[in-house]
Amino acid sequence: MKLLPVLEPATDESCCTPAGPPALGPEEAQQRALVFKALADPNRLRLLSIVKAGESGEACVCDLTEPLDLGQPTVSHHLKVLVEAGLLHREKRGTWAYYSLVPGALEQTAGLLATL
Amino acid sequence: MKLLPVLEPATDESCCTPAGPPALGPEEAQQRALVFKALADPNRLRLLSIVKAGESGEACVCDLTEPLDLGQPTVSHHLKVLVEAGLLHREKRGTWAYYSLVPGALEQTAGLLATL
DNA sequence: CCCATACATTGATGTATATCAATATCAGGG
DNA sequence: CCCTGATATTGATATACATCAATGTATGGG
Repeated sequence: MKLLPVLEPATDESCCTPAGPPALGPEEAQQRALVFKALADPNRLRLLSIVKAGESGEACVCDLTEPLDLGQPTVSHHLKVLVEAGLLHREKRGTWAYYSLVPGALEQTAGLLATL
Repeated sequence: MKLLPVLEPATDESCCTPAGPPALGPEEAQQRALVFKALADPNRLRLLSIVKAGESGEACVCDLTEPLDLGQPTVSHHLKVLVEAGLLHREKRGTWAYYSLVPGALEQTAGLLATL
């Protein structure tokens, strides 16, 4: 650790940094990491992509299991992760569960990177 | 799987989708997931934040180990992950290793979300 | 009511990853 | 040349996670 002379106690939140938080706190970081964890899997990225690319903007599990070459439970698991991350919305109609992008969620996530 | 009548063989890359890839391929997805994997850890997010918030735009390992309350090898490990993800740049000057944000890397990563 | 279908949950398993302790490398100073 | 300080690497360990097989749940049709 390079030691530099400290002129003031600098109790943080001192007089000269009005609004912008100096750096990410542990809790904030933990929160944000959750979204990126959800994005940190190739198959989940593909799920988001397929849902987004779909004509109707939604897709059911049965339409997602084949293009990913994964078992149905695995796809259900990934979709749950994406829903819990706030990226996908789930709506059950009849026997089917339709997943769609949460409006603005991807843009908001992109914004997290700008405000690091 | 809901079956719908297929009117054309649709060999993909057919005549009517000029440029935009319909959905993310496995290799592309794998590549992109690497960056998000690097971001999927609270301590790595904090590292990026601290480096970005610094006056000089760079920081050495010795200045990063204390705010994160992590051992030096662990911090070195996280920094390596961020460098390999293309988010941080490493420059060794004398005994110290200075890490700085790769210009435009965060913006480019944000762009990945827009083009899913 | 029973059956088939779509989806979710559980349990098990292999792999990845976060962390630390110990050690290695490497540059600068005496 | 050795010694010190800064960083990197290695080995070990515990936890997290991706995946599947098996099972559970629920919905609609006969």
